[in-house]
Amino acid sequence: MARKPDPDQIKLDDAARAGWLYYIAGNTQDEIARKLGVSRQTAQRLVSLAVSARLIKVRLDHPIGRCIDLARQLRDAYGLDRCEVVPADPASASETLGVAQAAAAELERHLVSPHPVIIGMGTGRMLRDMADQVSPMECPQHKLVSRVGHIAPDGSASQFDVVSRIGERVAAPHYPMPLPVIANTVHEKALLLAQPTLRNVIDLATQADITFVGIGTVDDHAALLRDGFVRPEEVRALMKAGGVGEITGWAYDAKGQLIDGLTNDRVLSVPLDHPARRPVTGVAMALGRLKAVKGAMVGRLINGLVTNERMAEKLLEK
Amino acid sequence: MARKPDPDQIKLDDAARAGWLYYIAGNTQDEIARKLGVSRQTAQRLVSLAVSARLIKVRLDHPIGRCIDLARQLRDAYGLDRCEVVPADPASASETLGVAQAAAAELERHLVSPHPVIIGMGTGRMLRDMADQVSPMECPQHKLVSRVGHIAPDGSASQFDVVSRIGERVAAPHYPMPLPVIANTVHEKALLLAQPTLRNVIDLATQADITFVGIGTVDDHAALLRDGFVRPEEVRALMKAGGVGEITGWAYDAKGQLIDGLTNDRVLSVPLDHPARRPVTGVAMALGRLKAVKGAMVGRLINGLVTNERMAEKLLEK
DNA sequence: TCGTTATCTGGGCAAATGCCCAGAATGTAT
DNA sequence: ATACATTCTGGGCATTTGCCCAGATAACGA
Repeated sequence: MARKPDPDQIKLDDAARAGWLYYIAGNTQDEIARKLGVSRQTAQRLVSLAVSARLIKVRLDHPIGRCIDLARQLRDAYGLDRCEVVPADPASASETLGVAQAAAAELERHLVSPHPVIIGMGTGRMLRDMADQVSPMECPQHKLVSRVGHIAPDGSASQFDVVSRIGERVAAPHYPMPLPVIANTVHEKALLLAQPTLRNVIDLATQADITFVGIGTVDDHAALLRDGFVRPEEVRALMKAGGVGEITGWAYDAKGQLIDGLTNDRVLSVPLDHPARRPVTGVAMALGRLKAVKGAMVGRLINGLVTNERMAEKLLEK
Repeated sequence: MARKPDPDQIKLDDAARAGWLYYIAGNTQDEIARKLGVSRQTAQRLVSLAVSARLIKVRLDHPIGRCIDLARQLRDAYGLDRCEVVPADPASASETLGVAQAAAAELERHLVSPHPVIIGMGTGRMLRDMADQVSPMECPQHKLVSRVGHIAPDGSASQFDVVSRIGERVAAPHYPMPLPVIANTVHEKALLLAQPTLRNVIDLATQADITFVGIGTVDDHAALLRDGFVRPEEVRALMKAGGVGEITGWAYDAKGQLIDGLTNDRVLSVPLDHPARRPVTGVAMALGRLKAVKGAMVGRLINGLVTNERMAEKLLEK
């Protein structure tokens, strides 16, 4: 029962204490330094550590009229079941700011339920940032399951194993998919999917009570391209076939119809339900994804959306 | 459907937006001023309004080792079912700082449940500050019921109508108790309690799934004295009879046994269950309440406690 | 034991913040 | 229309913060 005085733990403890004194008790960093018996510089580092280690959570607890309004309009215009719009920072270059937090809050609403829930997950930068915003908690009653592989083309585990990130944070059983996103050949796809251990993961994913997915583009900046899952000529072929977006690797056109053939023949992710009959929430805010998001909603590949004001306005134009 | 542009609402909207840009997007106040098209001073006022209007919620999401430890020790030492300890700011004069927030968070954990819950409430400054920390939400499924009256001796509604404060904030049905805390005579008590409409409130209170109460002292600084419910000589009589604390007006001694007679004959609050068989959480941090808190735990008038480090240490001494 | 590395201290400084003021602009009551 | 109150502006200033530095100190590995 004797506990090791883990130096990292102690430091985080101090950071938490400093953060508490700063943000809750309203102390100045000078006062904190005195109370904790350290220099002001150390105190300032502790406070900023508390923020960067996400010990301190700041959230906005007020419905901004314009955002509520845009969300309602989006729901009506696209027949969404769920929609949340957060403010936009016109100057920020971030592609996830605010939306990742809102999606995390939405996820937490499910996690706090005592009733067991199966939560499906896509991948990508947005969902990874969302994962980092989820509060640590204890929810062994839920299951987190990935719809998509997280193995990079070189065989390494990619940094986008969202399900494991969240699963470890909230102490929930999680089912990652140890595959690449797209197989090299149709034959390889058949081989990989024949693994018996995958059966359970795929079954769980199709039974998910709620699923969160990122929404990718099909263009020169496609995440699939950047991460090396497809070659530039494959992206061009997809674009020629009308592709405007992808969800967990599945490419679709402006009407939200899946592209026939091409890379879709080799995608290893759990097939998309179209139209989605269970709740599937898309999370996206970068303007470059406009057509991709629109297509996903029109084809009802998603029936929920978390985005920001700017994207919401664009989605409602004309 | 045309909405009035309520100026207050617009201002809060702007405050929320400014708060978002400041705390979430990390803008400086200069940038916010430019983006919102106002002066920097106005921006700074909006940001501080967002804080003071509690639009911005900051919470610490990290278990500080020492606090966890103290909570565990308190649970063991006093046989508590629930205990939470928050950090203390040695310099702060506030009598609710931190503990009110923690109690609000605890309350919110019950409020987010989709399953209907009956929540009992005491009164006092601590619970009022706790009420102000509760996030606005929609929970019509729950019921909030007061165990104690909120009518001041002069007949005015006191500022401590905690149940209505929370009930309006979270859109839940609430049942305040339109009585003083203590009647002037035994006869008046019988008359007041005969009101048929009180029956339902009292029944609900005794059925509460969870109850939050403040813990008052019986001394020269007693809240009951300050608020004019008892006279100084009555307090002295209670002290002579061994009184160390009071919960919803019921005075008890160091062993947690209710005082016989005296003001307890005229208290209008719902009688305390002793030992408490349903969850009753006491909320207190001021060191002057040490004996009162100890008595409440020893006599098991409460079986849960929210307090801070300093009080926790005192409670564990010898 | 002696370097090497990481961390803390204390000084210092530019930027950001909180808050004061007087005056302008706006809305309100007479 | 005039006086009054409220709010915003823009200037200004003391405090606080974020971050740089060089030197001191502690921790670690050879």
